[in-house]
Amino acid sequence: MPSTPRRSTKQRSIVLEIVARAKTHPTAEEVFTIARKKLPEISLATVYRNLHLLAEEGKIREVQFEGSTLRYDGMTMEHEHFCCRSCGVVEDLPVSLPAATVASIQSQLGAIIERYSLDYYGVCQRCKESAA
Amino acid sequence: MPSTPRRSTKQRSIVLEIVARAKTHPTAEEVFTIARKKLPEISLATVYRNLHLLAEEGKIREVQFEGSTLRYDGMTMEHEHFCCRSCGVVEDLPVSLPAATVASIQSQLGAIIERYSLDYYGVCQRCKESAA
DNA sequence: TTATTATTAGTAATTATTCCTATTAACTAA
DNA sequence: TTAGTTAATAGGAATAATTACTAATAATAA
Repeated sequence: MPSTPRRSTKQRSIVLEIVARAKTHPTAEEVFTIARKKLPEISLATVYRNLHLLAEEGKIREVQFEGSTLRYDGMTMEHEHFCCRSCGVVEDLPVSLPAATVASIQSQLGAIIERYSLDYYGVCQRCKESAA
Repeated sequence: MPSTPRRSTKQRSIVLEIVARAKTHPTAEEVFTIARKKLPEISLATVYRNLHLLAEEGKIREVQFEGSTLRYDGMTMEHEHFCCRSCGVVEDLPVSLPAATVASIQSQLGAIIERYSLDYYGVCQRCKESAA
């Protein structure tokens, strides 16, 4: 089955660029606000559509933290996250589970594990210190 | 700071019972539907309110899988999840990360890690076999 | 009992996201 | 280039999930 041909549009490349450059993990609404500065006529629906498409293509990642709406992450390599419940900051952790851990669960279940999401929650260093 | 006194109501105990007994990880809407069978006048807002309260008290857990709405889990001990992208089933995995893994990330960050959420995604045994 | 007020039912309002449609613009082949 | 095809867009309507509001109810304390 041939995949639908995909056109390259200003809107799509701006959405990708915003997420790729973002140090935070922006929501669709935040991407939209930034995008409007570069392309004032871009519509919210277009931002949503392109975020989904780009995620499907693996060029960005969707991340869902507890108590939050869907966010987007420009870091595509495997990694984990830490979320501070006090200030809300999200930090990328450039680590991943040992392959053996994943393989062990996979064989226990008899399933195929394609990916996983690991998020740590707590209080970041900055908030910890300012509370002391 | 004294916590608000909490009354015990039929509604609250039914919501807790439903989540605790559920083998699936029901959404608020699903809990509501089941609750109506036992208490036909219970309202959806009451279900939502009590799910939050019970989660806050640690009697149930909120879980959020990708592409899904918020769900509730009656298993309160530490555990992980596997979600099948084909049939949607969610399996509880009675395992947890080694304390050393968590401690290492905690010290790398200088943060306090209070909890984490680890969800595996893939294809369950049943779906894998029926596809073969 | 009676008084107090946490909790509720029912519904309105809000938030996040998706759907719809006429129009625009990216690509293709002549 | 230019014309034809159709993917993609803007803008707004519609939907889904959740929260807010309020008068009435019922759990607890005195």
